[in-house]
Amino acid sequence: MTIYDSAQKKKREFIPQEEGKVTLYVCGPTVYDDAHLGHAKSALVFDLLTRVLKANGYDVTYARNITDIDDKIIKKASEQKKDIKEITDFYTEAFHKEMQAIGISRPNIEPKATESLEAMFELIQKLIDSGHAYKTAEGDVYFDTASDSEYLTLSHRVQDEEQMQNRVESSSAKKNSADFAMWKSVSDNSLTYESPFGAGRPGWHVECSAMIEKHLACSNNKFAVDIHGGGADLLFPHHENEAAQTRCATEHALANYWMHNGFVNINGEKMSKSLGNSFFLKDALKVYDGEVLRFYLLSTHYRSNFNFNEEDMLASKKRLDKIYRVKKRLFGLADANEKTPFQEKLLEALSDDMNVSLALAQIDEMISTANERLDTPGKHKELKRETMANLAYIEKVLGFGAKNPFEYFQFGVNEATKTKLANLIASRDEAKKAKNFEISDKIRDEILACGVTLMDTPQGTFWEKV
RNA sequence: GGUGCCAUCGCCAAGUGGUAAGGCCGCAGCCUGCAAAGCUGCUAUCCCCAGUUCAAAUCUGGGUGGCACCUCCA
Repeated sequence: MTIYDSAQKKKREFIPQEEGKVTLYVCGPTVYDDAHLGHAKSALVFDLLTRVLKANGYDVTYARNITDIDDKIIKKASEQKKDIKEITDFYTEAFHKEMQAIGISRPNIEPKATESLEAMFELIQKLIDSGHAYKTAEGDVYFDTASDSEYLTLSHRVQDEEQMQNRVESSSAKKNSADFAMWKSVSDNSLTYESPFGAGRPGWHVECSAMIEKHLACSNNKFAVDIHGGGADLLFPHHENEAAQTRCATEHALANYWMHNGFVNINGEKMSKSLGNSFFLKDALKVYDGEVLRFYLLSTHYRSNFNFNEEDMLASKKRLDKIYRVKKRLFGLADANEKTPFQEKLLEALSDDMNVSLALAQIDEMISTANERLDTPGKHKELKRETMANLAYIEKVLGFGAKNPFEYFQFGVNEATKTKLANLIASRDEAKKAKNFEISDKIRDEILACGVTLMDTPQGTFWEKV
């Protein structure tokens, strides 16, 4: 397997520290608002990664944190006059529900900041003791970036002297403008946590380092985790700071491989909280099938930027449709589980830094070949079994095609309409039998006007929502 | 301003030295009562210029045009 390592800026052969075992940590959401397409993309990328790792025989331990201590949460809680926990519980649950809707399974570990405070204290204390952090008169604890000779080696940044000067003046408590808070003292009466450094709240970066130590790190290893992932924007400063904290506080570096997924733009514009143009997952799920969203968001290489637009989404739907139509064709056959050359090729593509595009091209080819052969007379017992096995494999590794194919094509159609359709189709069948094609075609046109296509097959007439 | 990424058919998108995958759209055909679905066939020399090489979309240099990070953000 190869993985593009953003720290070394090249593709590297993936070799875990412990044979057959992989530890993966991904930065998760801050639960103060609904998840948008960007959260979905990131979660999707690392969901795929765990699937590919598992398909390669690795035992994967995957942790994704939930940040439930944050100024924005506190702000929202006070705005809505609600309890902090009420807010964080609500958005955590929504996050889980929406992720599930796009076929993402839960990580093995989902640590919360509120449950990891002790680990943070420990890490901060170690850094203070070793001279890598200092406490200010106001009671804040800062990481001393100057004490870390490897600082900025992850993001390959250069310290900007002028900018540094400017900031030092504006924030005199810091020794160095690049220094970042690990513990912020809070004097007002908003939410605070008691700590050995006084009452306050933890800095954002310390959370991940602490959780990784607590849940994943093994002190004998050179790296705390094999792979650390997150959105491209997290490389700096978030991951740079995490890496600095961990290497200075412990005997190991934070991660052997760093993975960063590209951004989701909406119609060419960056989606951001400040621009207020976020496309929320919950809204997308009202209009599109979760699996179509999954397919679409995954159809572009994870490191590229992704430009969301409806037209491309439709093209993705049509591609997914093809998988489901084969499934429909083979509906009712027994599940099969056998190794095929197709599966090897598929896994090979995905194992090359998750080359999804190549994998999808192989799927299209497999489907096309299967359809072609199924169109010829014969029982095709072996072909059918093999195709069933391939479909099951696609479902396992990519998470496409998990639904009942008939239900898939009925997305968004309510029961009343389904009954109506059944009646219309029945009367059309009668007209067809009587060779009264004028009437039967008229009924079909009416149905089509409602966005439903009919398909006459030897097994009867089926319908699909367009 | 600093740092970095990208530029392949109308659209989406692989390929990173050996002579351009795949999908959508379009056109033609097979199938069909007609359709839909499925199948078959057709459609690019890779932003521009220069260089390296027997050979470049792929490497180097220079342009042009996008984008990201440097501030909370997946």
